[in-house]
Amino acid sequence: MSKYSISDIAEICGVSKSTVSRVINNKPDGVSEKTKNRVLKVIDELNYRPSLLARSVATKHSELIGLIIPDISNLFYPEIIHGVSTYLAKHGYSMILAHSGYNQETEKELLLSMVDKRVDGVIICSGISNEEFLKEYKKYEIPLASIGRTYDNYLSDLSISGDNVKGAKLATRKLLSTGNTKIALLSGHSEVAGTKQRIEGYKQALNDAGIEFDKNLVFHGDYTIESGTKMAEELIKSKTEFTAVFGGSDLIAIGAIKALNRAKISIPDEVEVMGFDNIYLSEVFEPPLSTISKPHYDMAVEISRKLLCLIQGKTDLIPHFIIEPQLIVRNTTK
Amino acid sequence: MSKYSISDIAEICGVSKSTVSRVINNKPDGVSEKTKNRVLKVIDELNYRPSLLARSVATKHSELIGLIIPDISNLFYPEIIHGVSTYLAKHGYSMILAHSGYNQETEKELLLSMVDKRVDGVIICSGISNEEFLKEYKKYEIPLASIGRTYDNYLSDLSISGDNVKGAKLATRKLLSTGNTKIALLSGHSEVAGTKQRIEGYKQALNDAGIEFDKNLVFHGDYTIESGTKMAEELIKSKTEFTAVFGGSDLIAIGAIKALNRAKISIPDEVEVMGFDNIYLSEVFEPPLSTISKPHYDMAVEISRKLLCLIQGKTDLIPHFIIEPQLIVRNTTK
DNA sequence: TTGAAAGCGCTAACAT
DNA sequence: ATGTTAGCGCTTTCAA
Repeated sequence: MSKYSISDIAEICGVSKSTVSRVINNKPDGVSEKTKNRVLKVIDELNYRPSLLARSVATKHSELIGLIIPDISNLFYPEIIHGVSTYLAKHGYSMILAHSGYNQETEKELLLSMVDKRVDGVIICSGISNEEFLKEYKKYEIPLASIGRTYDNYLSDLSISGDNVKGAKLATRKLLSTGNTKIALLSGHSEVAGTKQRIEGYKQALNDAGIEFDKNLVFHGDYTIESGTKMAEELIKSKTEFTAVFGGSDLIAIGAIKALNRAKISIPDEVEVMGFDNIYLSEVFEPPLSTISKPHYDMAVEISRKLLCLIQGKTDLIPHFIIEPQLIVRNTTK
Repeated sequence: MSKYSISDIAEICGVSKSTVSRVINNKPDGVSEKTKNRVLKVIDELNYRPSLLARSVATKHSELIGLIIPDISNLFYPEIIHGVSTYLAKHGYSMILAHSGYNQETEKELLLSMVDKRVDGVIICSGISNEEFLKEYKKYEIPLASIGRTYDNYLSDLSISGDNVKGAKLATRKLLSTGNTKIALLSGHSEVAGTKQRIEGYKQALNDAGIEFDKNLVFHGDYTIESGTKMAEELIKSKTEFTAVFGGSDLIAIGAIKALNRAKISIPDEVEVMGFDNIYLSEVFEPPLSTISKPHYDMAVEISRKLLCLIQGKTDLIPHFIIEPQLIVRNTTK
């Protein structure tokens, strides 16, 4: 801990705490140049650093923002973290990062721990949230923003997300357009809202094309490479006919590619593969993955911007924003 | 903010603040069951949450740990974050995450901002630190741990890192063992200490094998895929003969693979490729990359554990720890 | 078992 | 331009 307090500095300089407070906060009404310099000099010599904790209890704001993510090993999230952290740092805020592990109970506790820490706002990436609890959470009056999921009843004050239904439709349609009728769907975490929406989009596209939905082509796992591989292996083993694979996320699609490679099934000639998310890895992977794009980094920056606006009292923001998904054709589709 | 303070709760319950404080802190000396239950009930009904900020200024510890990383888009760091965050959460601490962007000045400011926030300790991943400043930093008396770099003069209280020289030697020797004599080195961020050590290991291995060091085989960039691609392209364009590529990191090696692929150079038949770090991506990439392993996640957990021990007053720790590097042979070497 | 009082390090309203 | 005072929400020592 810093060895000196504002009182120490005041005493040593022979001024009052208020004066010291004024100089460390660069108050406009001001202090005479002379005393200011004297105080500054002592501060510098003693390496005094004002306690932001103490300041926060006095001012009732902490310049702290909580970010809650499910699991950083989903490469989707580092991009979010990067965006949030970069924007916040630029504006004098710090970020407390925590992992919910896709666990509703953990998420609840984290949300509460954020109020204990008196953060000025929280950003949550989830889709698994307990809506009941989110409703309760409002009484703590701490601005809540969410990425990746627009809560149906606007349980968060702010949100930004991709249109999952539309995105999945786009992906499926692309696959249909090159003649595929047997499109396997390798799906993620079924509790997550976005997952259901993607399944819905897939179904709609099939329906629009007059193709019957086939249960045997749908597999459920989670949003990891390993799970993608496992689901694809099951698919292959099941002997169900298929000519395309739509992964619920890029990670799943990449896992599937690994399984297809091992089974000597060539991509995209024998089987086309489509991802979802357009994470950085999808671009650098070999072969580069066709996918549906949502600009995560930009979404993270944008939601951070709005959150700070909200905290600073702006109320004329568009609170809920849905990003138009975009088809990215790379090498795993024809 | 929480609408109620400890005084409010005390007043409503008709007890003193001390009593409320005792129950929220579960003090052993205790409060009678009856009053305890009464207080608990009011707390619950009013959704009172004690302010950790206020508590921290009173107790002089914050249960906050700062983690400073250069750049999260180096996939090395999410693994570190995961390890640190997981361990800390399990032990009641929270993590403030910040990015230095490989910038010495930024790092300095972040370090100071951590003392302003009165964190109980900081973990820094860098190698670019200003040693002069690190020395000064000691006077703030906040425990400092570093990952990935053992500061020469023990400028941090705790450290854990891989042996870069030995690791690079191991990698180079493996490449030499299959008859390669023209081994290109694609190196990262030259300001980073680990970079120099890896170059040193490479040189030593060549020297041990009686092979002359060839400047034309060494390229300098940074620790990204893009940089790896660029360096490999330059290498290819330079017409310098080579039969193996040693990347200063997995990301660089992967970038190089992309360039080699494009140039229709087959791996590992025509050119062998070796990475460094063994990040998760190196395992899932196609082809899976041969590399040198350092167990990041475990290192992160271990340093977190030691840091909390140190904070809690244990002094009999082994402060500086070097992890033995391990050769991982996958598909990019013979 | 409980309370009173002082203190943690800061800000802010009001005086001067 | 500067100081006085009270207050932020908590803990902790001491006394009852």
